Amino acid sequence: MKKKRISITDIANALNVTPSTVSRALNGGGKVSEKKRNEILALAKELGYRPNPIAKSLLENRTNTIGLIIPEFTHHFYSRMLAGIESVTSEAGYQLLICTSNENQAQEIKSTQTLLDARVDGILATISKMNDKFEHIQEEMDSGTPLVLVDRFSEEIETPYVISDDFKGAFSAVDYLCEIGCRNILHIKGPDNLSTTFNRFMGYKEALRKHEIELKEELLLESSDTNLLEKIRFCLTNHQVDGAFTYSDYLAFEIYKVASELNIPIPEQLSVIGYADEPISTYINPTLSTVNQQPFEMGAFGANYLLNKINNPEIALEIKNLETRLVIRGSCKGLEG
Amino acid sequence: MKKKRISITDIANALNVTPSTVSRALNGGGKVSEKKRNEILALAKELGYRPNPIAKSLLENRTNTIGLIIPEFTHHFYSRMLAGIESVTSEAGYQLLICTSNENQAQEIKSTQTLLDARVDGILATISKMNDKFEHIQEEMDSGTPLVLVDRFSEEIETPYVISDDFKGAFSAVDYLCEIGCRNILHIKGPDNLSTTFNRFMGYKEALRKHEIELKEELLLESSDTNLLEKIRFCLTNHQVDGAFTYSDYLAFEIYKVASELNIPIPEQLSVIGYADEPISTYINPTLSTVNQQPFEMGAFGANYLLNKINNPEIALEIKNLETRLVIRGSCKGLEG
DNA sequence: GTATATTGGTCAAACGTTTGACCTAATATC
DNA sequence: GATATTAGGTCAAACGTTTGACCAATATAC
Repeated sequence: MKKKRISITDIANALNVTPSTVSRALNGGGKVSEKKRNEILALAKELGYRPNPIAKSLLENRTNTIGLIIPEFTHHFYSRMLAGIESVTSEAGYQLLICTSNENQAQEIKSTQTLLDARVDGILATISKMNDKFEHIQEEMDSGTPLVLVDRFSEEIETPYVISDDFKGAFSAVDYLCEIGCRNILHIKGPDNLSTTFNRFMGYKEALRKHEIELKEELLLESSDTNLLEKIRFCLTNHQVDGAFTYSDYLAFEIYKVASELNIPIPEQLSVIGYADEPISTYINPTLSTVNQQPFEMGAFGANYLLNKINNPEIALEIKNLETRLVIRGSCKGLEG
Repeated sequence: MKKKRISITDIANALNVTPSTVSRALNGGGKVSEKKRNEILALAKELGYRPNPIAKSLLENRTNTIGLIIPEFTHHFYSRMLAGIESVTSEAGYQLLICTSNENQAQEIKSTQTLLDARVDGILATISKMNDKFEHIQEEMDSGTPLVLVDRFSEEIETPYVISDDFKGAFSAVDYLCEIGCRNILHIKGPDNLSTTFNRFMGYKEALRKHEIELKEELLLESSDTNLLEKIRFCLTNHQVDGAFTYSDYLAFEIYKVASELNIPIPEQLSVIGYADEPISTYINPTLSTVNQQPFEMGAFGANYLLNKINNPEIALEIKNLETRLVIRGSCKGLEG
């Protein structure tokens, strides 16, 4: 059984003063003599008094809690983001209430409700992949609870965002491939209807344009393609592919597989760049070049942003595009060609 | 600004009844006519009434919240465990309050205090690697808040545990290596003073004993060894090592590195088994055999255990040893070999 | 010596909810 | 027709804390 914790009233009774006096002694609101103050402080310490935040919450209509909804925990990207968030919130003295959507909108809706019910002071969320309903978000915003969305963007929701600059990230990768001499650069796109998929593709296109390389439809694949491996094989065999840029690191590994099968050496004949900088990238052989999205910083930035918004509701609606970092490893030829 | 949510009193005033009546109408405590009940329910729905759990918590001295302390988020093991925990708690209608210790005991102590202050109904924790103080845990237990420890065990703390059966897990791995004919099996131990390190080593020893293989000191390394790579190299060169069992998958990859350097083919000349089944194991070449600890199930089991303990404080103190699963992949010869 | 300010407190309301005790009017029992 | 029961409610306390309003006693100003 949870023991009854000692309360301000207990202390007050023990010393024959009123709870108000004890409260003021503890919080320094004046109106209490030095002598009484010391008595009270001493007894509070002796009894191990700890204020009850529940009571305070009820009174102040704030919980010092922020709610988090993420699609899942197991992707390295989200764990790192979570770590970034936690570092900021714990530093600021906020609690973190966590829900997951499992990329499932029904669960996302339920989580939103749960967090609103819990009276969190603000919500940090990454919307799930499958999204076609937005009423719950609208309800969230109507409630006056600050909302900051991270990682994924949706035209339908007008609220502050903290996202990674996918366009520039992809551009820097493909630009690098061009610089080292690649001319037939394969791209594997991500899932449909994600802003990230679109933006990375646009970055790819823009880099080709810059280097005056024609975009070839036959070098475009999609992660959802049935028989993706076979399509990669066809591509590598017939189109003199000398570079590849993929939506994710895992898709890059699919290219590794096919290349090894076809005895195409990486990076000598084929330079590969993935996306996300999964830790595995440094263990695979050859180590994978990739675009690091700095998820920790993203989470930290988002959390800071939200805390600001909580304490200053008039803060401007902003879409913050965070810089990425191109990480070149063994899967790419060097710059000298 | 967070909007004032509508309360039971608001409804009561609007309908000229007392809050008690509204409460009873909503919670079905009788004492309210069908007609009034319907009126109240209708208005509550129309106004979007949602009960305030803060007020309820204050009254009932329970928060429907459980606190979690984990060493870090980014290890796959902990993310999976977290996912398991979340699946159970959310299903049971409990909130999850998350803290991290960063493997740092000072922070662990602070987190414990934070969670107790928040009046969580129970705590689920993995103690940090560096632990020599236990007062905070004692204080936790004295508070009457149920505590369940997961993953790591300590002699000093008497409380329910949910841990993975490291002994059996290691035994099954080394037993397998013996079965396929390995006779000189290298073992790389984990960090000192972790129960897992000890138990996996004991499993290794027991398997050797079963197969009447002598334990050779020169085949034992430690993850903390300076110049570990060099020591592995020495071992592989001079001791006809034909099998390796490591405390973690990452240590197994170190063996991969050295083996590739020395042109020792895996699995033809050297069979390797790691521990933890990190996702990377299936991407590396050859794919890594490993011991899966079923972290999701572990988290789920721990959460269930804690919820039981919350609702029935008299539950027996138990140390639950969860089964592991040996996963054989490309890094081991087959059984016929 | 009167008016004013200061010190050190108390009182009560408020936050939103639940719940046991109480009340009243109608109905049932004999 | 007197009494007991019941249905349908109200009242007030309780959870722990904060805070504005109030009050008495003392100190200060002139």
